[in-house]
Amino acid sequence: MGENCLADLLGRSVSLSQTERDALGRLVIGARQYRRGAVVRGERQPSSEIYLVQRGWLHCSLLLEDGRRQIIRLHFCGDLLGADTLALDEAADAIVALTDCEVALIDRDAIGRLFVDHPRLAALLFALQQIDRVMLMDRLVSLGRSSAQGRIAALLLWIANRLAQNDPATDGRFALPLTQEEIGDLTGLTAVHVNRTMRVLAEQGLITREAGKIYLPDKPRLAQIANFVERKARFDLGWLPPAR
Amino acid sequence: MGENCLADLLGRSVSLSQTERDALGRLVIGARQYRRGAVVRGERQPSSEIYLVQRGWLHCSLLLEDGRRQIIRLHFCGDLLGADTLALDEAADAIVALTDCEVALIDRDAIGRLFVDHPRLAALLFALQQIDRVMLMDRLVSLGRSSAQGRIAALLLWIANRLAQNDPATDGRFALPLTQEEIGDLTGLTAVHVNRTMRVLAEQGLITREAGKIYLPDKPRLAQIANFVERKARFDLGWLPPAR
DNA sequence: CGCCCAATTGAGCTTCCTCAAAGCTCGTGG
DNA sequence: CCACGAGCTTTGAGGAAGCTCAATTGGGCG
Repeated sequence: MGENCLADLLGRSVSLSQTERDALGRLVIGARQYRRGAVVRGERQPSSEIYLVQRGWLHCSLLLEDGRRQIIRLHFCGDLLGADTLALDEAADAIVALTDCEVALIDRDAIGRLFVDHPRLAALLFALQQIDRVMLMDRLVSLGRSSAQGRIAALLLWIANRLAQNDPATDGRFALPLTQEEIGDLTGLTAVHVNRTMRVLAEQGLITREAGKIYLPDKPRLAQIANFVERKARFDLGWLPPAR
Repeated sequence: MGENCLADLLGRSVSLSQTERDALGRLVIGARQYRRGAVVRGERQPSSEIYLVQRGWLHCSLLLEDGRRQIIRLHFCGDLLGADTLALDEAADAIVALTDCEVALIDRDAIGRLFVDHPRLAALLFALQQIDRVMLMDRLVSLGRSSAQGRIAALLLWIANRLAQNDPATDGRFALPLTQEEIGDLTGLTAVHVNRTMRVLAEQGLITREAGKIYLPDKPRLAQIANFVERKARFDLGWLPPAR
């Protein structure tokens, strides 16, 4: 992510005019650094900003009364998050730093002005939200209909794809800065069962764990276990209004 | 839903100018009727329209290779659905009629024009998408962290709330036009286990089933089992641009 | 009346959870 | 440099929740 991170993000989908790039640059009103474990925005907390990940991993999650937790999703570099407070007066989920990270801040009122000044960019944001929604749907299916092996396989495949997308140069091995507890909170399992399940996956040659790095030697078979649907990012944005 | 159904929907959140109401009326390019079981839009099918439910119940769902199914969510009167094809060239999920129903059709290109002509309405649509996303998140938590009893309790509470919202005059009893198979597909359970679980809920006095109607006599206790978080629709729309 | 689909019930089994106890790793302070 | 924690991982044993397969019942409709 360069200087104008939001323009870099939207520029992946459509080519932007200089006017548009400048407008996106003005949306960002600052940046913050967080340490692993820091709470960027708490559940039920009001907030007038949304966030764009610049570096590191974060998650958003909900706590249950009994202290258990469900992690809704992971966020990597380039993800826009926290938009629920555009509609609600309190955040629905907590946003937490999984690794040391940096997020850019985007002012809510500036988003409103973007809708007036740059309808095409607003429409593009709308479209990106749809992609995000589809990902949530896929996760819902995973939790509802897959076994422990399937859920973990889906999670690892999804992470591997996202990392490869952000950095196509990697060899497929990636560090996984998640505890088994956190993997359990992502997949709706207990940490103990995550441990056993990952051992089984490793014994079957579906994943390898060396030097703290994960590798997926047989993605097709993993994808089958995971009921994984690769969503090609084949955008269909013909309906977007013209640029300004 | 009256003549200008989209205006009725958005008018719940903000007060609309006549110009805006007219613009929303022009978005709707027709309506269609479906019989129970009819497929409004198939999975992986391209589509250039989105839908607004006028009457009846629908669901959107994904099929797995082995024939199992996960129903992502239910849609009632006033719900806007199918917006994933604003970003993708193929629908992610199928939209199926659960009862005889009627849906209004909204043209995709018209949505694009709305972003240019009525930025406030576009922003409002964006905000409503966030509400929708939060509901998906709550469902994700339910599937990930609740027992069978909890998942079914959450589903019933959510349905009861939605129906009461659409028609505040009811006495709390409602017809549930879902088979136990469908409830299973919603909650990630088998039909057999749905049956047993609902019997237990009935034995505990948490639900009653008479004359085909469901009633929830003890919502607080049900909500506790369900880990149910009532999301007050307390909108915070101060960031919206001015009306036109 | 017969048929079809949904609901119900039983029996046995698999998956995942709970509780508990070791091991491992890495940073910190003596 | 080493001992000590703290947090994470790993393993075991037993139990609970939910699944599968199969059979039966019930209700609506031609």
